[in-house]
Amino acid sequence: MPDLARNPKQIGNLIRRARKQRGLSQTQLGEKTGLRQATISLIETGNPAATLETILTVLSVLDLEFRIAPRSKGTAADIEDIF
Amino acid sequence: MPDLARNPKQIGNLIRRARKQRGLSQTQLGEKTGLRQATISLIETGNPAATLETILTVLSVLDLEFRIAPRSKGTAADIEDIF
DNA sequence: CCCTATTATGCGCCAAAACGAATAAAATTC
DNA sequence: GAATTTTATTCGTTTTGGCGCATAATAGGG
Repeated sequence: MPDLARNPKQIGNLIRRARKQRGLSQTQLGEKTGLRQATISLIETGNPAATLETILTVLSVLDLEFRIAPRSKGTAADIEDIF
Repeated sequence: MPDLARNPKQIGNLIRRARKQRGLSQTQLGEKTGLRQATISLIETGNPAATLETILTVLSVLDLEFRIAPRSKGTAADIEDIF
């Protein structure tokens, strides 16, 4: 079930959650993606100027992917996703 | 129905399609998003280093949004999406 | 508590995004 | 096929990502 990802913070939070679910540290995820631990940290804290490529790489390594869909109305479940 | 967006080219193509569906030129989309026409052009042609913020802005103006989902197996429908 | 693993920050560097402004190239329209 | 709209590309500038490297700051575990 796809999670809403409307802004960099939401994306960062989802990535962080997925990383932890997989039992990875930022350093380990960095190794798998070829990115610095510092870069992972920036992404997870919601850096809005992160590069598309970088985000896609991280998602890929976490076995996730983006989907593009018509903007949905804010459901209760969506609101949870803010933090 | 969410479209797969695994790489910058797919994202660019989806954005282009959505823009045209709404009868907008790159210039008009640029005005609505506060981005240059040249920037829209780059995005649509799949610039991998585009900024997260920029992409999210464009999606938002087109009434679209990202979702993050577990990577799906490549279905026939997904393959269509390559172009 | 202390020690250690983890995450957040800092500095200098290089490459490139996005900007304004302009123009070239391509596609539409008449 | 000329005129016009649309899209791609260029130049110079400012800003910032991600890099290596290093170090704070903050959990967590024993």
